[in-house]
Amino acid sequence: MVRVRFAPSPTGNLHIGGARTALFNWLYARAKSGKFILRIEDTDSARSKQEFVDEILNSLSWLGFNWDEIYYQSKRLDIYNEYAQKLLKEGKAYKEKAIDKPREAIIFKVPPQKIKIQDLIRGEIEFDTAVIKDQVLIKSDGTPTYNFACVVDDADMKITHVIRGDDHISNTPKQALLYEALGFSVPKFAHLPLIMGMEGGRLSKRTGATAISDYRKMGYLASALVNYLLLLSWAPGGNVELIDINQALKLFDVTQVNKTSATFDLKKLNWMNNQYLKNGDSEKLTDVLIPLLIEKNYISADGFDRDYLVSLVKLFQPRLTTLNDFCDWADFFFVKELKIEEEAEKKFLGGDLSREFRLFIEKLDKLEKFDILNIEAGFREVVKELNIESKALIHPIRVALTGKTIGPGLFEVIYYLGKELTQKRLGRWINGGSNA
RNA sequence: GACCCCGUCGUCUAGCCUGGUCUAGGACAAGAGCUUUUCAAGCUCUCGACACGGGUUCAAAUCCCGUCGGGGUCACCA
Repeated sequence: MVRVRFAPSPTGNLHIGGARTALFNWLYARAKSGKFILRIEDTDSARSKQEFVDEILNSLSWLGFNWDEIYYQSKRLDIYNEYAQKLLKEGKAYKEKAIDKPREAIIFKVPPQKIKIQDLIRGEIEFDTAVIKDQVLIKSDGTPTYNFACVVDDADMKITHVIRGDDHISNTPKQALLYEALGFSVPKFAHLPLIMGMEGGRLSKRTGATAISDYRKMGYLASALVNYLLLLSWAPGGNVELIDINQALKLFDVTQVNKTSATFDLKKLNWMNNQYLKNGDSEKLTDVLIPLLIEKNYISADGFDRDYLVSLVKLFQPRLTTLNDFCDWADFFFVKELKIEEEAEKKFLGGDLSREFRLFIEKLDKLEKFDILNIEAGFREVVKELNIESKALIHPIRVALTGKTIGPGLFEVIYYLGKELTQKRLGRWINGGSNA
């Protein structure tokens, strides 16, 4: 039975790198019908915070990585101490009192030897432990160090495969020694390449957002983010870019993960998010959007027309990079006081459009049916009567109705805005006309 | 600095293990065009890489060595 684990430390948010490690672990577990275990490494009581535990769990759930078991290291202190005592008794460890510490720490005697690690991704890696100094097992405050707790837990939790970041390669020989000293069998290792920032070096806040929750807030879809993360250091082959998690489950093989570190490229994530948004189920997207719209006071929680919202979502879907774009681009459907971009107004509403707008307003009243086709037909007639180019009127109308120079097709906009609102917004620009 | 890992277009990658089908394929980005009602989307095209040097071989992106470059780790943090 395959048992893998993701072991975050709640000293910060779940970030891009951690999410990718969690993804590969989760995929491996699910693909092999194994167990995905979560282990909260909260032995550093000064830096660990409950809010981070909550944030990590929320992000993991949002991404869809459900776990089978969860453990907290802070509740397992007795176990670590027990094993430390055993090593002490066997003469494999010793106690030492640091000058500035009140109590003694338990320290592991590192035996000098050559040690070989088998890595599923990198093959064999050899180390000489002569360059490794003795390792603290239990700190003088009674809590275990990372490497010790990690080994004890991985053995105790019967972890079969340790899939983790590249930055742990140099911890591996230390841990291997501990497995040996404790008489535990050694799990298989797979060290994932790190995700780098655009400027080289580790992905950091300076390069952009690192927290998964930030991407969620910015309006990225979990499915798109997972797809993007999946393609960092792994490829399904066959020039496939868009791959859903179920297909990935069938194709993913941890031994085929690349050895080279990957750079996080927001532009490609943006492209991918647009692909998911564009092809996504409009109803589902609407449901995700509804809370955002309520928050912005665009709709009220107790009364909104969901079908109407779905239609609006469909209108914008192909042009959204993030969900939040919808709130920004579609605002004119919801606000009472239309904000008109200064530049747009200057460019398209500078002249007197009274005659044109009045004609169009009257035409809308004469339409057999107020639908997209008839609106367009009516508009074409107005343009013909006026003997002007379509775009000479389309752009001013768009700006008057939406406040923007960009947006969905004008006739759809008019249709969904409704006749009354359309006429009202156009009427504002008629001299001597109703200014309602 | 020591130890370890890695090195294909600007970025993500296919190819490498099992040399020849690679004048190196795809995607993002960038540039151009088509479409047109703006912006997206879509379609077409362009630009663009085997880090370098030595081997091995009839033949090397692929195998070997070296150099250089990038990254990681060297805590009573995890």
